Amino acid sequence: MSGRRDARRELMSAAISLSLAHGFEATTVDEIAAAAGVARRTFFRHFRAKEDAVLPDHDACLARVRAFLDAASPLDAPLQLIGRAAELVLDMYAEDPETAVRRYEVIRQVPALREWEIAATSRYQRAFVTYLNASRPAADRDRFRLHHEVAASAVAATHNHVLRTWLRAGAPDDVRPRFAAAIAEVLTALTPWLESGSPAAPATPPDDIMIILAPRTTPLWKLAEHINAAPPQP
Amino acid sequence: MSGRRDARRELMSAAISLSLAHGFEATTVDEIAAAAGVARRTFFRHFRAKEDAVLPDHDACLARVRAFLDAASPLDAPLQLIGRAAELVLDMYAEDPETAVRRYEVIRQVPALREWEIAATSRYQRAFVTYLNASRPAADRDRFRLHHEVAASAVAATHNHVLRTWLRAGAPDDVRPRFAAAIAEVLTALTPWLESGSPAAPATPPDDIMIILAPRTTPLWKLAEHINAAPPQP
DNA sequence: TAGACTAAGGCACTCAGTGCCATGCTACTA
DNA sequence: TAGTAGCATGGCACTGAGTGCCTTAGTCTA
Repeated sequence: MSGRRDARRELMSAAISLSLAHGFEATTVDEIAAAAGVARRTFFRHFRAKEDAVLPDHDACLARVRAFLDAASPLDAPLQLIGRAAELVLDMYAEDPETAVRRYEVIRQVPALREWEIAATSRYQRAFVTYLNASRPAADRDRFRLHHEVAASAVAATHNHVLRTWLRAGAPDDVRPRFAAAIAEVLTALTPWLESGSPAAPATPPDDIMIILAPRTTPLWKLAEHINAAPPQP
Repeated sequence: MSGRRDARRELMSAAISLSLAHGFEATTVDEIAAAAGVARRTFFRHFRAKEDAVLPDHDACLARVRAFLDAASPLDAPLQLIGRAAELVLDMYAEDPETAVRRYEVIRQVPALREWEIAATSRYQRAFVTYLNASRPAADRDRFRLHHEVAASAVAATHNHVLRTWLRAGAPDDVRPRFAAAIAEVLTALTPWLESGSPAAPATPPDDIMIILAPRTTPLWKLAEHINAAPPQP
């Protein structure tokens, strides 16, 4: 059992190495299997598709995320929990930064792999939405569906952005603090809207002459917005 | 040219009908081609993959979205423009609600198609982010990357939610008002944060102040001209 | 030692997707 | 009218992913 038990790891490693060397598309499953010292048929016992051998194990991670959310206390703020759940995904990468960077290198070059990973990411997002909906009393649920979609997508976007930035830099440090800072900011910005309704309406300026005082770097569209927001002249 | 010019439409229609009748996976390209009265080889001249025959033409739509954003005036608020761009995508579905509903029925049942569409959607999101980044002065860009990722994902999530809700209901009315209401709410909630700058707010862009004194009726483009003509700061 | 379970190998098959060449139709031109 | 360039299509053969089925070998247990 010692020699062959890690067929899965061998296959993953071979898939990444061969893809880095010759490109993912140009690498056949036969070659990967041969490099790992197993039969082609065995490859498909461990992976549903060629792509799965290069990408991290999102199936297992998604199961962890779901279990975490299922076990969560109703006393914790749902948004915070979603953030923690996203951290679980991040942990998967952080556990083996070297492999993560190698994977990223392959994925970056192959559209098919990028799309595969996007699809995987979207499954986490669905889990977030499901949890947020469930955390809301049934009577409120419909009024908050859009909020939950946006919140889940914001958390996912934050996760992806932090992760990619970190991987692109070669995974030089601990991602966790990076993510903690980013997610804190996003959640802070999102929470008021998620928990209630709308923000303020802008006040209204003067008459026939307009004075704009603004920093030099103010973008044009912002000036335009202010000007357009002024009431029409008589 | 009259008999065969619409091979593409015939193929799309056949692909959807056959997929609805027997399932997408169980339908082979040979069957679709035969039903459309063309050769199998012709199918792959019109579609890159079997999935493309069932899904709407995201390639063309993405091109429209990019063109729209490229042609956008810098006087419009970027967030509003992203919202308008998302509306272009929605229009593609709204143009032919019946087909959209039939497609949705197929997609809903086939995970592979769902993922294919998610990947397509993500390309719009990338275009949004690219535009938001470009709309920002280079010096600010890095401070706003996360904001832009979140904003783009929020717009995409809003679009997807409105679209899916509408399709699930059988496309009973005009989607546009539904989307307009949803996107207005989301953008209103997002705008203050998006403009607030990054973590650790620099709190220091002053120094270089611009004062514009102009009649109320001054056209925006003229203001823009003056602003752009101002000498760069040191 | 027998029997059960599990991981793996081997093989044949379907089907998506591609490359190559031939064919037929249209339009423009000498 | 013939020639020809261009383009959409057809036909064919080939690669490679993914699956079903049966066999083999190693391991665990009674």
